[in-house]
Amino acid sequence: MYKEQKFVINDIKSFELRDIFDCGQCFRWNEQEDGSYTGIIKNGVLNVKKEESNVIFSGLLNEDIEKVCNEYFDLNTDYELIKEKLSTVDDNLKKSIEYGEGIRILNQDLWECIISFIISANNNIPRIKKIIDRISENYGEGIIWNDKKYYTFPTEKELSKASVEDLRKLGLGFRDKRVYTTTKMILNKEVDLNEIIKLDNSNEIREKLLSLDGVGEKVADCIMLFSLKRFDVFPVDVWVRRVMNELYIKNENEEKVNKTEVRKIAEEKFGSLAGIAQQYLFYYRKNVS
DNA sequence: ACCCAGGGTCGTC
DNA sequence: GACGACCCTGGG
Repeated sequence: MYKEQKFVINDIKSFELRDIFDCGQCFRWNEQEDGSYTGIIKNGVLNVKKEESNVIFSGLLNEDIEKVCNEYFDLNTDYELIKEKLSTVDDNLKKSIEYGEGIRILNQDLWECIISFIISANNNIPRIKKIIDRISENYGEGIIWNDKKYYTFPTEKELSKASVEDLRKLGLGFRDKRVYTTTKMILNKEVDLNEIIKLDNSNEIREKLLSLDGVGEKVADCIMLFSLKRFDVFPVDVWVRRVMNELYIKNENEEKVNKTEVRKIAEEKFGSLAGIAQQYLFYYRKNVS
């Protein structure tokens, strides 16, 4: 089952812990006293530490750590090349990239990503993290590693044991029904996640995701970007709309800025890398300006 | 005490 | 296609 494992990469580029884990794409990674980050992923508990230009992965995992990390951290994608291409778009993006130069788009578990981003609706990141932790503590599986107890994110079967009222007690608010319904839809394969993963056509995937309760345009885009490697999709939330308006649209009334217009500009400027550009812009705008 | 906003979506008109 | 409602929490 779970095995204690370790994996080291020397001289890594485009890999900064804070940029990766605090840029808003994931909710289950926490910084430790020594500056490393520990997270719970589908395959177990993982700690990532950076020493100079070397990265040390260690953890208690149910699959080969090298395989897991290669996939989860998107290690086969050349981010140096991506940054080079995007930096030529304009100085705005170039500045954002310099700030978040160590960002990588994680390849997260589809099921967990769907539920996490349903919870993200009209919510803030600290609260989203707390809710997901409580869901895991109550319905996930406990794993002990280095004398600490961690909880995996529950499977659809495990989470289906929660009633709407149970979810409300965990602080989900009005999202309780959405999580409940979507869990049932996925469990009974009304929407089959294994089928979605195999699909080639992004529009077909989007259509299926949108049929889930609580999944609208923005959440569907996040799911496609953060767990299905669709780097061309451009999720537009309040922060992205804000930064895109400030940089390109310059409408006095930010709230009047049309999301369709934002997406169109993103597609024109950033093309097939729009999703990654979005992450640099989001991270920079939220933390700096 | 009160108001506002937060990685939006849904139902209704 | 626009509009308000929606749980909850932290910060002004």
